[in-house]
Amino acid sequence: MSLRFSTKGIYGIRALSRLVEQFGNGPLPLKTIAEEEKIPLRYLEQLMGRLRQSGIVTSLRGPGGGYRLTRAPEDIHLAEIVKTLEGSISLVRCLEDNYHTLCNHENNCTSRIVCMKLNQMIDQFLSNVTLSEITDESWQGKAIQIQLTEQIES
Amino acid sequence: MSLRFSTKGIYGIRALSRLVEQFGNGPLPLKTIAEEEKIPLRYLEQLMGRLRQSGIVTSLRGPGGGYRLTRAPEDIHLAEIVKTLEGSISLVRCLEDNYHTLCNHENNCTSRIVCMKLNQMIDQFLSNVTLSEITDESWQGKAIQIQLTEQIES
DNA sequence: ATAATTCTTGACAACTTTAGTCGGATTTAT
DNA sequence: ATAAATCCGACTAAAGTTGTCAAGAATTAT
Repeated sequence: MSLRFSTKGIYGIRALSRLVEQFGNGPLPLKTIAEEEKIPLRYLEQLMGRLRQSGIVTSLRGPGGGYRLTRAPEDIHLAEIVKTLEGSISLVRCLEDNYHTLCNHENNCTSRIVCMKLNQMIDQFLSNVTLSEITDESWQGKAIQIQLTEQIES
Repeated sequence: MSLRFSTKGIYGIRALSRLVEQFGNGPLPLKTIAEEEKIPLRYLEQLMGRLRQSGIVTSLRGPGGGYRLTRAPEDIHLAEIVKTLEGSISLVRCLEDNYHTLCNHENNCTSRIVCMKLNQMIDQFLSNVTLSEITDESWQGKAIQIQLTEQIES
């Protein structure tokens, strides 16, 4: 089975949600997050390191140190996080360069069409949703719907 | 990188699209599909075996034999195919029973919320789209859009 | 009948990815 | 100095993916 988030994405979103609660106050040490969210500390360190490198969080070393968000939660989109941690925003493999041989591009490959639509959809979702929203109960209660619309040629 | 189709899904959809073209005529041997679509024959046999077991295709042995769809292409939804080949329609892992420990369900886990929304979306797509549509050019040209709507309590 | 074609089943193995672990270095508040 | 914290990179066990392979059973054209 495939088409799933790895623990990187799952843990990353959980940890950052924790930083949302903390936003405006001092930095939060990973030890706290790891314990409360039951994430292995050493693993979490790796993930946060990458999130720091891509500018989503900053860190402060030493006692009283920890991590905090660099921006307000409503300015951080899930796409950034997933891209950083899962390594790619091209979520379905046959769209990636390395794997284009999986598809008969010439033959108007149906799998590729399906992948593109799924990708569009997932990308649209992750690019629009923010850390602020996913921690907001009224957003959480909303249902999602998809629509196929006529493509408008530009 | 995760969150992608495995070759099973990709090959399966490609192969079945080939059977759509053939629908109404005689059975199509796997050898032909394997050559045209550049899928390893022995691997394709496995996949088609599973699609036969779940009632999507039937087979005829001997010379002139091969596979054909059991139903019209407009009655075969992608969800069936993906479920059969990828093994699960619960596309994001933290929703599966075996992995619920990945989430703090008590804590209103944000990752889980995100997974549920994504799952809803993907499920909605795969459950509504048919083999007939994905091989139809006018459908292929359509754009997909997502919407968040107020949940209506029943 | 025979041969050719095709499906059927299950085992197995190479490869890749995932999900961490580990040792140790660096920085900083006290 | 010491303890608390981040930082860095190498490593590894387990799982999953992507096939291959062998042996054979069923069907049909001739």
